[in-house]
Amino acid sequence: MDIKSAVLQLSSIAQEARLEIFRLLVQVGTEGLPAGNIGERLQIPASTLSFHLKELSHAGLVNSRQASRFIYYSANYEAMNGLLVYLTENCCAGEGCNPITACKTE
Amino acid sequence: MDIKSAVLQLSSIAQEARLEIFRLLVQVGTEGLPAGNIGERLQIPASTLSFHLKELSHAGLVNSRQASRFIYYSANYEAMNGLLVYLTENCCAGEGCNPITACKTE
DNA sequence: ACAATGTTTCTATATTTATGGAAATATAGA
DNA sequence: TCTATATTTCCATAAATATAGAAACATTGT
Repeated sequence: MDIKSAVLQLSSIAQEARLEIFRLLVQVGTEGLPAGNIGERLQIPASTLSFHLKELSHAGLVNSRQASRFIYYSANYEAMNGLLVYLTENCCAGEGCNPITACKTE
Repeated sequence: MDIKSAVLQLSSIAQEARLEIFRLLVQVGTEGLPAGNIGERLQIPASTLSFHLKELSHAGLVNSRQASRFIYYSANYEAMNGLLVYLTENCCAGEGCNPITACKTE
């Protein structure tokens, strides 16, 4: 993980609408949700939602796949874990910190 | 943790200079470093550094304490852990994810 | 081919954020 | 009190980001 990617990923979730989207997808699991469904749940206009989903995808924290007429968006758990590890790397001057463990990515 | 605080904290580290500062402080431990020392290590002009340190403090990810002529800045490990927990909360639709554990805060 | 539905791109505008020099404000030692 | 050092505030400018309507594009069922 390099710092530019980390900043890109953090920027992508450092915004209220996008953090809501991301947390929703994290909670929903690997299946994900179609864009329209996300917009409906969070009350975000289609074009605004599309803009935010692009930010999240571009940063790599969210994946997308087409399924018939729908585009499913889902959390990228590996990327999320990578980011969390990066933030806590070599922490606390070697004073016996627990290394971070987060979501399974099987 | 509410979403506004989380966005504030994420915004505070979603910037290259500030992420460098934060990671440095995370690695350095609870003792922290004086502002000038941080600026020297990371080659950041004093006024710019001051602006960024204020952002980090204001978000609560960094603490400061005065010690004679110096102001020591240090990572707020509890806040950091709180943020990481918030991001991974209720993740993966209950499919047996490990709950996150990060830095000790004793 | 046509209509219905889902999603994105284009566009303009408003808002927020980052930068660093110069001046101001602490703190402490002589 | 005078001086040196540490840090912050003020300021103007430059750059990046968020918003959402309208139009365009894609996919599927009839």
